[in-house]
Amino acid sequence: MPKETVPEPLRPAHFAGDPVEVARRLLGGKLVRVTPEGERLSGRLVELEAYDCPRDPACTAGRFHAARSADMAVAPGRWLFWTAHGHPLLQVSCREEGVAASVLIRAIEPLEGVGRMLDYRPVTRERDLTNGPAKLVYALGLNPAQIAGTPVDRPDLFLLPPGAPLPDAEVEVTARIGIKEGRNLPWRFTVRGNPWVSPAAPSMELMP
DNA sequence: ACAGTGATGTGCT
DNA sequence: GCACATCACTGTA
Repeated sequence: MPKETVPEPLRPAHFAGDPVEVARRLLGGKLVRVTPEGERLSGRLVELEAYDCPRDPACTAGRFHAARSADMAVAPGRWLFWTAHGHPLLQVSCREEGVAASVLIRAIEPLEGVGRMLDYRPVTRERDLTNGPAKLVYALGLNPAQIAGTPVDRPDLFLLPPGAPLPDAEVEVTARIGIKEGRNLPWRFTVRGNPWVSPAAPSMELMP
């Protein structure tokens, strides 16, 4: 019997390229968080978006958010938190140092430690636990101040690639959510038909 | 100093 | 489906 291969946590170098391609490859993978008590919380990556500031009208960091742009322009493969409406959104920096680009984790399907997640973020309907970019940050109990800027292969917070690349048929490619500019860019990747993707999807279709 | 905007979440009708 | 809380940041003064 061949030993079952346990996927290795993704290293920072994995994120050195185009965030659109990185997001596509990452879909179907896993986000894992280990609490200080040693409990493992995890979820399947079912909704990701790419932000590529130099050529991206939706990326405000590239246009005027100088400070935030600098935050995002760190070396590849670092955890980042974009702030929107007062909420922290989890991202991974992409491309080389000096260029602001990232992958945004918008939703996960809870796998391990659901009870603990409900402690961190009580909800009436379990469906609402992690189906939004800030929701999953709260549900995993992440502390942005402690994590921002650190490499993605932390012992207590890391990413696993999908066992096998997700076939195109299972991937839905649409416009990104919650933006006005750049609606024509197909940079949002979701697992087709997965019930855990964010409900706040005004248009599932590309707007010209 | 102040009004407006946005990569959101929550609660209520 | 709709209003509102919320806050970093921008444009204007």
